Amino acid sequence: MTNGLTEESRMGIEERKIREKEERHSLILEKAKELILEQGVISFTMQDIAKACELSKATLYLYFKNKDAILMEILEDAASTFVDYTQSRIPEGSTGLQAMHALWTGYLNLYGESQDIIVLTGIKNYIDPEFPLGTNPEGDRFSKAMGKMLNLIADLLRQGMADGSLNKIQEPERLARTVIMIATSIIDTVTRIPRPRRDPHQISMEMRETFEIILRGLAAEGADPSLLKLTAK
Amino acid sequence: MTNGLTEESRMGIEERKIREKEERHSLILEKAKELILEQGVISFTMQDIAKACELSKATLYLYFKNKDAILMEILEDAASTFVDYTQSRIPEGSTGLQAMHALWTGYLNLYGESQDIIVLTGIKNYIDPEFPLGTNPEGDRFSKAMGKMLNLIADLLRQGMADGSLNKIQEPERLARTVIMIATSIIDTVTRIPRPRRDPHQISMEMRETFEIILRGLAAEGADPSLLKLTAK
Amino acid sequence: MTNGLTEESRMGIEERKIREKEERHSLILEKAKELILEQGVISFTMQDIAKACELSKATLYLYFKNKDAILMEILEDAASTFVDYTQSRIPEGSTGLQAMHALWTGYLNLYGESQDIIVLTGIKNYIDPEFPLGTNPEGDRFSKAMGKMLNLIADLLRQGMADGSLNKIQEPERLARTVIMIATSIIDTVTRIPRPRRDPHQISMEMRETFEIILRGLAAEGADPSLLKLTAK
Amino acid sequence: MTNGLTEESRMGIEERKIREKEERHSLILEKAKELILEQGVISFTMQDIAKACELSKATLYLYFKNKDAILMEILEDAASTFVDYTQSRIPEGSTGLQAMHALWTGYLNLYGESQDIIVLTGIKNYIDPEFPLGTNPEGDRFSKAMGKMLNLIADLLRQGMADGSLNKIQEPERLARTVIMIATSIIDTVTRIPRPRRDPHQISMEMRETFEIILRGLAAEGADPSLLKLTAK
DNA sequence: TATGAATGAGATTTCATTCAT
DNA sequence: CATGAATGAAATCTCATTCAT
Repeated sequence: MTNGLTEESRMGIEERKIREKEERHSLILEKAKELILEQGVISFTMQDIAKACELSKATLYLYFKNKDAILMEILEDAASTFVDYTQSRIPEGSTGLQAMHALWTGYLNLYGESQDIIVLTGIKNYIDPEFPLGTNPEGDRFSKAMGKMLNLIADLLRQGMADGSLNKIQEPERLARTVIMIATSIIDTVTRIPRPRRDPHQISMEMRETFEIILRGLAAEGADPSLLKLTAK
Repeated sequence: MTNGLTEESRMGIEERKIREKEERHSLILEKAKELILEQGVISFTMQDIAKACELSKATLYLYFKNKDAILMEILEDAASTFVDYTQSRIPEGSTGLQAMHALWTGYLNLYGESQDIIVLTGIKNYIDPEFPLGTNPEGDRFSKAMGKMLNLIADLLRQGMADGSLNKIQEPERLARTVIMIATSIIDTVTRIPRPRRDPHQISMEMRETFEIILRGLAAEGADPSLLKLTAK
Repeated sequence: MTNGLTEESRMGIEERKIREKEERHSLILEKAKELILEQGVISFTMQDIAKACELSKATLYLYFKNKDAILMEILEDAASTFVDYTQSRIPEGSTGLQAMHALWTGYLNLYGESQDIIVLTGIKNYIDPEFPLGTNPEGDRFSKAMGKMLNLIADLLRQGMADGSLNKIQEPERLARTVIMIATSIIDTVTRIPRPRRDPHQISMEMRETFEIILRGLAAEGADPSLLKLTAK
Repeated sequence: MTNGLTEESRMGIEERKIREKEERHSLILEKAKELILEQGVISFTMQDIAKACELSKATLYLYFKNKDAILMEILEDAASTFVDYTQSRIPEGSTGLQAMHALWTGYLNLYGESQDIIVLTGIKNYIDPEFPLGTNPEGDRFSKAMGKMLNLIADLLRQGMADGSLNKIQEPERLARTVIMIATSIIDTVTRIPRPRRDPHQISMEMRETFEIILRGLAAEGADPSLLKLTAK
């Protein structure tokens, strides 16, 4: 007890330290996300983020190995959010097409609630530009993050092909990659428009349209037309 | 005849000079394309290209006003090639869907012949990251290059909606933007894979799949199934 | 006291850091001035100054936004020094001519003490080549520095015209510009002589002569002859 | 007679060649002057002048050793023109002050006729920045050109000191340097204002004012007041 | 003679990252 | 734990001058 503190108060301090550490960690991620949303991933610098957090650049390196590590974690978060959000909104016993419909509806709603989701793609392209075609040799964590998304979609496709609501044009795994690629294309473009010029309404429409094309492109003949239309919330 | 050369040989020299100049010009574009294909647009520098051409950096500036001018010209070339190639392959009296089918077939063939076409999108994103959603204020030449593509597709869509072969889901102009965006998404991803790890066969398949989804997404009900399938040359 | 330092010693560190920062700042300005004095403003580069300070080029940008900011600060310092020095040496209740006499005497003394003053003009010409004839549209800070000088002289002239000690040949404001222009001409020339060949004695004489011509050129008829002669300290 | 031309026609050709060579030479100087007047001496490049002459940069090097040689020759011309013009306008049997008055009147008129004269100083400062204080070791030709000017003024001063019309404040040679320095200061400033923003009327006034200050600064007591006033043509 | 082409040498500026305190 | 300070490496672009033809 060199410092004259009781066991208990040391625990308290310990805890506070851990909590503060986590808070800083979150703060950095939060501000980074904001910045990326504002200026795009390319022109986002360590300097910017340090200033936004009121920390020094060097401090950032205490919490994250390097710039990529920050991006990676944002990506993981966003992907998780998306997957969780979506999965929870797919009704029990859905057909593949119904699930697919729910997926895109979820996406649109998520975007409506917070545009955070869109940083996802910008970052993905920055970190692992080859996804989903190539495989990033050192991208373990990356694959893990995006892998959940890939699996989710592949599962829906597999289900749909099994229950006849989706076209059997391809192996589900391969098709899932294509679908992700298409879906992210719009977001990719959106991410590159500086926030001030971004028009949420136009973007919503553009997204809906893109997703509808995907739906119709995947659905089997004679699908329920209402499942080929998307409407936000 | 002050220099002791015959008229004819002077002509020859003149011609050779012009030819050499054009060759250098092409050389630069060629090497630039290669570099972009190899390493992607972002990490492509004037230094790199100078070394690749065995020229000094300063010399590049004799042939092109600045870095953007090089990219712009590659973009223009690629876009023109694509539009010309495609347009010439659309049979007289096609329905919109048939034309659309020809369009994507053309794309696939073009890619089969030379992968150059794929640098197009990477560059597009670099030069005007907001296209086709936003509008580049100073992008005259850019708009000219991509505008041809936009018009081509909008025309096909308009035609298809008129003749009943395509779904009337949107105004043709807006839809054309969405279509370009989706179509370029695959190429965008491809551009980012370093050449050594690029698998042309896989890419071909991925492209075909994407384009088929678009076709099915746009086609009216009851379309000729053979028009919803793509096969490379 | 997490780091085992006493309050006092931490204060010391803090202070030292601030002091060191200021020292670097001054070092850069100092070396920049030396370089300008040695080689003139035109052929003075960030590279040179970095080497002289034994710092990297990048470090310079920590202390100054850009090259112009360095020059601007040197200019401001020199102008302020001059104005302050001079103003404090104008006796209470002087006539305009007496004040004018004090002004030039001040200038000569200042030059005797340190030749720094002479960089002033070289820089002025570099930053706002049109001063004092034109008006630099974006030269806010610049105008501030030189504006004090302009005002000082205009005031003296106005006073002298009012009390009859100076000739009423022009509006004071316009005349002040002319006077500054003439006065700086000598310094301008001096700045361009490489230090090794500069002869301070000759320069002093040349300056005195120039200023005497100005004095006689401005003084009203029948002025006290002793006020038309200048002698360095 | 290898080329089958008569002696006479060869002479003609020879002459024409010499004439053409001289014409090119003049053309270059002429265009260079124009450019300097337009953009100032600092931002005037070999490229600019080549384009203006419709010649290649390399050709310029056939007529002039390097950039400085061009400037040098322009300077010589301008100085000669000034000296000749002025000298011819000094009436026989003038006092030093009268001659001095004629000198500045000449200057003003010359400026009125053609603003060419003002390039003189800009160039002087560029080529031999130390003139008239130092002495450019390699500036033989330069000194020759400006030397005529220096002598002219020194002669006037000597004369004036002898006939009592000018103040004996200094040795004429030294004073001549000072006078030139002052006189050129205004031109120096003028040269730096880009032509479009140059106001000839304001400049004329500024010049007159400067020259009047010099006149009054040099004139002996009790001089004829009309000789202390300048009026353009 | 004339020139198109080439270039070396530099200039300014930015940014991710490291390190001593 | 936090940070101020420093920096290497790069990127884009300019210009006087040379050289082969």
